[in-house]
Amino acid sequence: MFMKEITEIFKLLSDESRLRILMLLEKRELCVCQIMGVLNMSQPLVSRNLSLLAKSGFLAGRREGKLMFYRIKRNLTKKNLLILSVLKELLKDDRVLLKDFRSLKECEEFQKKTGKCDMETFKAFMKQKIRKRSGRKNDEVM
Amino acid sequence: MFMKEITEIFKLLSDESRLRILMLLEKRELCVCQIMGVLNMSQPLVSRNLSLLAKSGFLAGRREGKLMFYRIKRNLTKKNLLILSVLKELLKDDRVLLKDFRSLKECEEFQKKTGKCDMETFKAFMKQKIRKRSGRKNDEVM
DNA sequence: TTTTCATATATTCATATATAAATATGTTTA
DNA sequence: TAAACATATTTATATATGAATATATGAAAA
Repeated sequence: MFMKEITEIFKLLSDESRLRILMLLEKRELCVCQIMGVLNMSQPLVSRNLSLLAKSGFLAGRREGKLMFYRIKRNLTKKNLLILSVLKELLKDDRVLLKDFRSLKECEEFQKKTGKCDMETFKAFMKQKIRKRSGRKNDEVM
Repeated sequence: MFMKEITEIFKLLSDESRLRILMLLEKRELCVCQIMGVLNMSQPLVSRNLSLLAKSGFLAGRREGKLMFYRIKRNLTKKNLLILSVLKELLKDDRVLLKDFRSLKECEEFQKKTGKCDMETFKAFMKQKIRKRSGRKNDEVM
């Protein structure tokens, strides 16, 4: 059942939410609530897609207290490694991802300031981001 | 809409029928009825998937009388070229494909004998193949 | 030639199945 | 207990496929 594996990997990767999560974790290890915050997705959606990506061998998770951290698995299979490298190449200039990466940076700065990593922190981060954006929007209008 | 393209290509390729058709056409140009015969798929299924693969820029078709011949497009986009090469790498030892390639060879020989390329030819070819197989099966049983 | 017919392929339609995502609920840890 | 996360359920939508039908082409008949 070789081909089935491949079609299932493609099916897994044919979803924007999962691609964004995967590419975000290419940058660094993150906990669920950070991913939620940066990508602005619901918790069950993030959780479910993380578990699908993990089940297919792309991600590894570890618990640290109440937080679950996920990262790209270190010992990827040859197949998954190949696919992941192609994915990076295909998406290297993608606008959605560039925005996500910017959000991640902003989020890191925000975390440094607050020194925290929890859901409240990320909700606050999201609110601030939205405020900033509507601010910028107003600038453009003026 | 960059990422959307990628997810749509992955969705396209997350189907066994389409992968088999694509990999078969990697070998050589074929008409619809040849693909039907070699892969033992229904005509609407082959036709539909050919049109999807063509719409996504992987295939080109040309008419020759009543027959429609399809092949891998010559000037593939960089993306599609990359994806296709990875696909070949991922599937190079796949059993289903090896069987399909054997069928294609058998089919070519059969065509040389009959000198024809039409549905009847391929139905006859399929019947012969099935007869051969059940013959072999009997041998194993004995 | 025009008409009719057969063949090859494409498309439409119906149906069964699969999927994404929201909501609700469960589980784990401090 | 509350917080962080996981899972189950539900609902809406998408998809694969076969059967029926439509279209295109060439050949044969009129």
